[in-house]
Amino acid sequence: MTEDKNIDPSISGQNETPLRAADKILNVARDLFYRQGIRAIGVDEVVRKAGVTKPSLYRSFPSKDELAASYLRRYDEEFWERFDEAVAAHPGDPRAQILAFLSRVAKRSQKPGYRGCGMTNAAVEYPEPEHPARLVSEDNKKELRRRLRAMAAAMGARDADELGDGLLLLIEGAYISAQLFGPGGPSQSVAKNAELLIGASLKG
Amino acid sequence: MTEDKNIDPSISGQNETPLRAADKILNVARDLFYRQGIRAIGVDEVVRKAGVTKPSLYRSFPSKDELAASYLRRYDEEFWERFDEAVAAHPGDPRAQILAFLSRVAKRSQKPGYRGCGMTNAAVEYPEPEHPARLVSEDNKKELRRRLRAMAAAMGARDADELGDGLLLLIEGAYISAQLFGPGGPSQSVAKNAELLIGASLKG
DNA sequence: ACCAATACGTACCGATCGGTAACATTGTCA
DNA sequence: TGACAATGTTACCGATCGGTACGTATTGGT
Repeated sequence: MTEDKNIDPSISGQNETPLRAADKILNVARDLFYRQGIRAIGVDEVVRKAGVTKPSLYRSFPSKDELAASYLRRYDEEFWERFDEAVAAHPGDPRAQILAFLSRVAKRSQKPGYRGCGMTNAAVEYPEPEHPARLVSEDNKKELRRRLRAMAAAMGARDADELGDGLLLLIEGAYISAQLFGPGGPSQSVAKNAELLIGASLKG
Repeated sequence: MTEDKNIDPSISGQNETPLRAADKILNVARDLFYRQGIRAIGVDEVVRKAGVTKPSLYRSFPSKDELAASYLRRYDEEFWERFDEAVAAHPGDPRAQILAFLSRVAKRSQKPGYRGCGMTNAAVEYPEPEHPARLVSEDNKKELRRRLRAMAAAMGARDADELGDGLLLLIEGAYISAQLFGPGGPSQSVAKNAELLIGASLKG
């Protein structure tokens, strides 16, 4: 594989103030871990692509596992930005909020190279209950479940917990099937299916 | 971790004819790969737990990647056994067939130590398009999608492909959220949600 | 009883894994 | 100018990775 050290300024910071080593490392780790998986990427590859040296990595991160956890904490922030963006687009209308979020997931899932949710993937890679990366993932998913159930309640679902969980199943299914099938896969219809499920779950 | 070499006769074959090395290896690989992930398990651990030696492994399997593919081919067989069992339980009633399959998935997903679908997990671990393990997984999922769409059509869905894909999303979501949340997670309601989705997707 | 084929074990390979020790260099601010 | 923090340089560590060369048991057939 050809290895240009880097071109992307979000990695090198060649515009304005140069990025600190820790930031370059985290930018590269985010990219590589997401696209190829955490276990598949060694620390040597991270530091090489970041244009830094291994001691720099271990000055900023106590271990590779903690670097993975840091990557996921950042992923978590970006996730909630996307989620809250969809929420803010439809104030007071949880049904429209969910559907907006899902249609954006569906859209992104059709792009080649889409690898689903970085946190879901990390949980698959690390089944050990105490792994730092897994703990970040589990927290994110618990919060997502909580919010989906609350939104289902606000919609007036007969069984809010059941609908919230159903929506979570559809979302996780979309993440996974996107990387299983690539563009044209089942995740493109996640919003339409959610719409049907919501319609069938409301009172009266 | 304590490492008794093995007790399970399905691994050692201490009943009747002793198992061949290749069978012991595949039994152990199936267990370890499923529970801890393929990348997490080295060939040394496989042969040690199988009570054989490394050359025995490489006489029967050309590489670790091919051993992983063999594990998944066996998983594939067992998967269709379970699927066809649910189908056979409700002849001519695709709706009941799906629901039977899903309620069994839901039930298994509540057991501690459940790790979802071995093939879904393998696809997450190996994003490279040509990896032998991934190819087995993709074939399985394509066939599953085909069958779900056909069953949706047989149910009389307005849009059979859409319903079939929706069911696939729910199934994959159940597999993943089972290992994210453990017992008590959203996958316990996969059958009920599928029931609602089917009801909302039928004609007239 | 013998032999060939099959099945298996001992010992080892280079490469890579995550991680570190010791020291040199740079840029910044006072 | 001097002190300090951040980073780079080089070389290394033991452990584990996937994989193999080569010799030894064991087995079934005649």
